[in-house]
Amino acid sequence: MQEGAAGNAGSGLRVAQKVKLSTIADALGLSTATVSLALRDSPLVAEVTRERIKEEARLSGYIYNRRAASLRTSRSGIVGVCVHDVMNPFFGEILKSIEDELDRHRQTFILCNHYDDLAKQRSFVDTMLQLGSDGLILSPAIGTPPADIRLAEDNELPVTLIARTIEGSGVTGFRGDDAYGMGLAVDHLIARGHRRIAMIGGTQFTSTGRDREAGYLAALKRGGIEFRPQWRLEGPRDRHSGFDAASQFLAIEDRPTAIVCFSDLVALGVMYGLSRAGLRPGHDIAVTGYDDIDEAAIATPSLTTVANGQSEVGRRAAGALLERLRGAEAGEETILITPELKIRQSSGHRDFDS
Amino acid sequence: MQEGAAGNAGSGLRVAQKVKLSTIADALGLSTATVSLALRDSPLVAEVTRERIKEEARLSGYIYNRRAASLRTSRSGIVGVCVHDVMNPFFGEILKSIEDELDRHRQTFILCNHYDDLAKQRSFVDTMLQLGSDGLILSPAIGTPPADIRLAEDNELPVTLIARTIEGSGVTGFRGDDAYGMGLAVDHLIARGHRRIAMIGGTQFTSTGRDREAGYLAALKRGGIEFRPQWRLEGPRDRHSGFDAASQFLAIEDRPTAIVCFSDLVALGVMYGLSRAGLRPGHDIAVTGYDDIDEAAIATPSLTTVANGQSEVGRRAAGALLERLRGAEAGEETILITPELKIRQSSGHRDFDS
DNA sequence: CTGAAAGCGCTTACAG
DNA sequence: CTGAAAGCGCTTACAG
Repeated sequence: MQEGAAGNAGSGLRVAQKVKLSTIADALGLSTATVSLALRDSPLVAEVTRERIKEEARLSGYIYNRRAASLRTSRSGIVGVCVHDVMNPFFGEILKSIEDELDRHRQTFILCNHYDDLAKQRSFVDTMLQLGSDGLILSPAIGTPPADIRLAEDNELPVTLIARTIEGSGVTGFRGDDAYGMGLAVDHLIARGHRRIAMIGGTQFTSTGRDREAGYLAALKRGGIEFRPQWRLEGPRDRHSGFDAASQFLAIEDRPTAIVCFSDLVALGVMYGLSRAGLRPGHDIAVTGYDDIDEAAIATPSLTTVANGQSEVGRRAAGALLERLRGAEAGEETILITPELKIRQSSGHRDFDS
Repeated sequence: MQEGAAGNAGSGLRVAQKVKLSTIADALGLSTATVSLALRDSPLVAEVTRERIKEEARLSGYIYNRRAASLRTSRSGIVGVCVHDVMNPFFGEILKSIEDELDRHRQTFILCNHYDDLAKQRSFVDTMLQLGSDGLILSPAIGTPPADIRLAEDNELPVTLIARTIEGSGVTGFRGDDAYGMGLAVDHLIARGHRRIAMIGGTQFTSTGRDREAGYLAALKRGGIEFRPQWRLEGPRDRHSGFDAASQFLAIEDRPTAIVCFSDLVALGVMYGLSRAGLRPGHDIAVTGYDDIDEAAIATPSLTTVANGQSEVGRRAAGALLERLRGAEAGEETILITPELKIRQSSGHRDFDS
């Protein structure tokens, strides 16, 4: 009969008969308008009234219904964040700074891994759309077409890209200057006397992978070194596959004396693999990483790497999105954060013979 | 004037004038009731009509408004998951299996780190309540009072606990049998001939910390070894603090020959620290971890550890919550998953002298 | 098989 | 400073 009539079970009730604005209003002999205003600290409501209302809300265990509010205002207070994998410390560190920034602006943030699965990413974007999310921070899955970004934008879901960017997406993106950064690592190894330098990890399918490889190739050329295809072991992007790649590396004929890795995770895996084979990274073979995750400094040997500005990427991406929520126009540029070389033990403490 | 009148801008419009059920209904000369039913595949709607409706929805770029639906049905399709830190692979692995399980049931899951900050956890629970979330999977922050759990439960937000449990919370929890598991590791070291065994990491403030310590102490006693307070280095719970603890360990007088660590992360950090000091873990000193995270098998030396059933914890916790969403009663028990010892290199390949 | 109407719990002009 | 009323976009009995 009265299916929805959860109803006002009386005035000062401390029980859970679903307290809503009207419950409080009734109890106090006020209107829901006044209660609504008071709870949001509107100066329109007299101080005394406001306090009475807040007190009653507290006592009655009132819970604000954000769905209802959001349906009315079309603001949800939600920002979606979707990356390849939050377990990867590289993303973890970016997320931490996004979280800080969003927290400060009282936005709820919803996290999602797409594992480079386009369908999973789409379903997340869809969910954000359906929830009326206020914005989306995305590190796009491999193969994301610009249309996927525009779908969101066209439906009033502002998007900011991080770590990876997409040609023609028409939205702002923040990432490190990967080509430059990888150049730094390779230059460093060349300066230490290496002439045969391998690169392990990364794929052609992300901007990150392409740019880091380009930086590697450019630096070799700069150093007057002719690249040999067998030096390039594509693929690995995590610790495990880095570990596996170590044995492939060891089988390369006229074996390189140094390895630049796609990421710290890959480098750490490679170092585990080399040690397993009885080689001492930083001694028998120079190894560099990329990202400067927390672990790089305590790894043994400590890892020479390229600091990639994760927290700056996160902070600025969140900042840019918040700007847009305040009505700013979408920028279309990709903003490159300048990376920095961190020299530690894994690249060797002395010159190598090559 | 007509602030909310986004309105039906005409029939077959492909433009973004906010398409809603009524837009589709108008375009097709049907009622919103029929459209709503059709879009959710109700057999009440004739096949042909259903197809026409779906086609129109697709063409017009209709986006389902979940807030509106959820306001009406008081089902949101959202499950919140809150843990100490998703970057910790231990939680990461649990989350992955929760994610799989929830995905299969088309529940959106919202992730949150509380970093053991009670206020942050509360604000997350609040958000879930306000969003009308369907359920909550929680690894409670240190010091969580049972009342915080009951607040959620009293407001129809079913809670399932993972990894850590809380006395008197009255809800189901899933975690490994920590005391038993730690006993396994210590027994193993004793069997290898160790008589002085330190324990690094963990705190009294979590059930996990207490139980693992209890397991350690019980196993020493079982082995006829008298515990010495200087063997117990409390505190470390991540890689970095494990690394730092290594030097404290080295300063212990009459130094132990073996270390059981609170977690793999701590053990991995300890091993980095020992190596840094020129000691070879698994050779000069035996080390064990706890959790059997992915990295344990590829670490060098590979890490002897206790498999803690992360994916089983995640899967069963999600399963139990889904059961409750289907109307099952809340259980009150804590379910212990039986852990398993994984013997690898770090505990030594031969007997030690003690 | 389809439609008219009420209602989920808020917020927002508008009046007073 | 406070209240009455409309409306956000759905879904759900109920009628036909």
